[in-house]
Amino acid sequence: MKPTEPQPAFDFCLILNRSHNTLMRQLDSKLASLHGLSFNDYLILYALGTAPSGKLRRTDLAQAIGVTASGVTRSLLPLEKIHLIERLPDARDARVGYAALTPTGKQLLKHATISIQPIAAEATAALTSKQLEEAVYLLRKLAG
Amino acid sequence: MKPTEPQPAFDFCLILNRSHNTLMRQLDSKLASLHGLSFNDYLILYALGTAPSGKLRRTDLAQAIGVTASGVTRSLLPLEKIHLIERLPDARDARVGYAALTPTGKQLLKHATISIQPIAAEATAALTSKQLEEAVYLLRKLAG
DNA sequence: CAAGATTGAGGTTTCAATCTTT
DNA sequence: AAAGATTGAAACCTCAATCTTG
Repeated sequence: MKPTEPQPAFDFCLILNRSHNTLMRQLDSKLASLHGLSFNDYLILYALGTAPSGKLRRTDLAQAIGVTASGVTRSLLPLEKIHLIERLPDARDARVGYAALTPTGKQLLKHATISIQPIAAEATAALTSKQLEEAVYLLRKLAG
Repeated sequence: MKPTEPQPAFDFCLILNRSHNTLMRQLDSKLASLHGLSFNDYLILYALGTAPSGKLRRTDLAQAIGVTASGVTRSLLPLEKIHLIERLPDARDARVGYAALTPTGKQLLKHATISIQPIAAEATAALTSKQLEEAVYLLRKLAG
C-alpha cells in the first residue's frame, strides 16, 4: 500500500462511485416522497416522454438509462401494473416489445419533471452551471 | 414534454447515473473473475489499507465509500467470514466497532491493487489523464 | 445461429426500527 | 436524547439460462 503516484483512472472510479451513491440517495428519497417514484422509474418515464415516436423498444430503453435488458423488464412491470406505461407490439417483428406512456403516465411525468428540477439543482449546488456542463461533457464521452 | 431549455443539473444527474452503471458493471465483472471481489469489497479493503492507523470505524468507512451504515455492516460480514478483515473494539467507547485488514486481507489488497490499475485505465480510456483529473476535481466538490 | 425479451436464482443496498452505550 | 451499530423487510439489479421469432 504505497501512498503511490497519481492514478487518475482509479481516483476517478472512486469518486464517481461515491458521488453517484450520494446523489442518487437524495434524488430517490425526495422523488419517492413526492411522487412515489424511484429515480430509475422517473428515468424510464422521461425516456419514453422524450422519444420522438412516444415509444421505445426495451433494448433501447435499457441503453438509454444504463441498465441491462433484464433490469428493464423488471422495472417496467410495476409501472405497467399501476397503469403508468403500457406495452405495444411491433407489426413487423414479433420479437420486439415497445413501452409507451399512458395518459396517466404523461400526467405524472409532467408533474415529476417540475419537481425534479429544483431537487437536482439543490443536490448539485456545489457546482456552477458551467462546471456542470463541463462534467456532462466529460461523462458523456465515457458512456459512449 | 417540451424539448426544453438547458437544464445542466438534471442532465448531469442523468449522465452521472448512466456512466456510473456502465463503469461499475465493468469493474465488478473483471474484479470478480480475478479475485472474487466486488468493486465495493475492494473499496473497503482499500480504505482500510490506506487508513493511517490501519483501522476505521464503521461510520467513517461508510462515509469513505458512500454507502449507509447499514450497508457497511452487511458488506463487512462476508469479508469477515472469509478472514479478509477483522473487527476490533474501542477501549474508550464500547459503541464503536473498528474494522481492520487481516494479513490475508493485506495480501489480497496488494494483488487486487495491481490488477485494478489497468482495468480502471481501460474502462476510462475515452478520457485523457487531464480530463480524468478535471472530472475528479469536479466530482469531489459534489461529494463534499 | 442471432436478436429481443423474460425468468430463476442470488446478491446487494436501502429505510425504518431497535438495541446498547454515552 | 444522541451516536454507533445491527436487523427485518422490501426493493432492486445482475448474470446465466431459456424461449420465441427472424
